[in-house]
Amino acid sequence: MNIGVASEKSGLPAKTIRYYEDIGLLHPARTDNGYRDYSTADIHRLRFLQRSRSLGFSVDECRQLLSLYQDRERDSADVKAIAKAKLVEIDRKIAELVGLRGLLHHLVSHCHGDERPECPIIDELAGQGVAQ
Amino acid sequence: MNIGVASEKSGLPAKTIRYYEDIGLLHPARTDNGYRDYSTADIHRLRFLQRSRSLGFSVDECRQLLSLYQDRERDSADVKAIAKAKLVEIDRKIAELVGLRGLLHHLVSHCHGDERPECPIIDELAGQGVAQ
DNA sequence: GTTGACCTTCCATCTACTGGAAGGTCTATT
DNA sequence: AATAGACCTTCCAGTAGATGGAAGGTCAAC
Repeated sequence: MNIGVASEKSGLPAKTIRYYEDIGLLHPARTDNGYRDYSTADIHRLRFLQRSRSLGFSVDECRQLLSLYQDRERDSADVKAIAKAKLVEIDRKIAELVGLRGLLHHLVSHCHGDERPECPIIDELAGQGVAQ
Repeated sequence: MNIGVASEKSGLPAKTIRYYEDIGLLHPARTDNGYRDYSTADIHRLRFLQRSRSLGFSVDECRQLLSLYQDRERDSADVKAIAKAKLVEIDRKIAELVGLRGLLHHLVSHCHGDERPECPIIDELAGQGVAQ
């Protein structure tokens, strides 16, 4: 399978697939003309990467998950540990964004948004604000 | 004021302050020995940058906000527009993370997390899962 | 035989810094 | 006066995770 087909089947751009090969996440065969030749197993790996990346795992975490995926002797505990750590991280990010959202919303709702220069958003950013 | 003092007063690392100068966000004076010399106005700008960055604005948005901050003729509507766009972006990010969190939580809670290889997390990543 | 789609490598670019090397300057102490 | 240590300077490289583009090779169809 050429890279174009692999791209279509995995949902990853060809550029990204080459990049993943560069950083050692897969090693497709080559045909005589030098083109990359993807096996069905390669496609599985690519789809696995696409899914785990879109779930928010870093490329390095994907590397670990991929090796667990390919390890028939794996302990599910190892996978669970990575996923739980990611969950904690996501929770932290959500909390941070919700905090930001609250402050920003407060500022936006107190700004007239007209042609006058007075602006509580600028005041806050300048350290003259009321919020927080 | 030397960069060390500016760093302390603004809450930004010296490295970051030099970087902000590199990308044209401020232009401190220099003393005879070549050291950067920060005025009180520079410190205000740095604090403004520190606050707006920590509120989630990109450096480019900070550049816009900073020029509005320094523009006594500004329309508060311009500031509000930037802040509202950021609010929409933050809402989108939160929604995405909450979705991720739900799926990941579901997977984690269905994984035994023991020494057996069976793992619904891996199954999902491989496209064999039940979730979604 | 030539067009156009596809493939190759390599190099540059993006965001927002951060780390480190090599070297100049300032202040205090001996 | 010498020296130690803290501070400052510039410059270059690296981080994550791709993405864009140039220059050129290959393949299938007409």
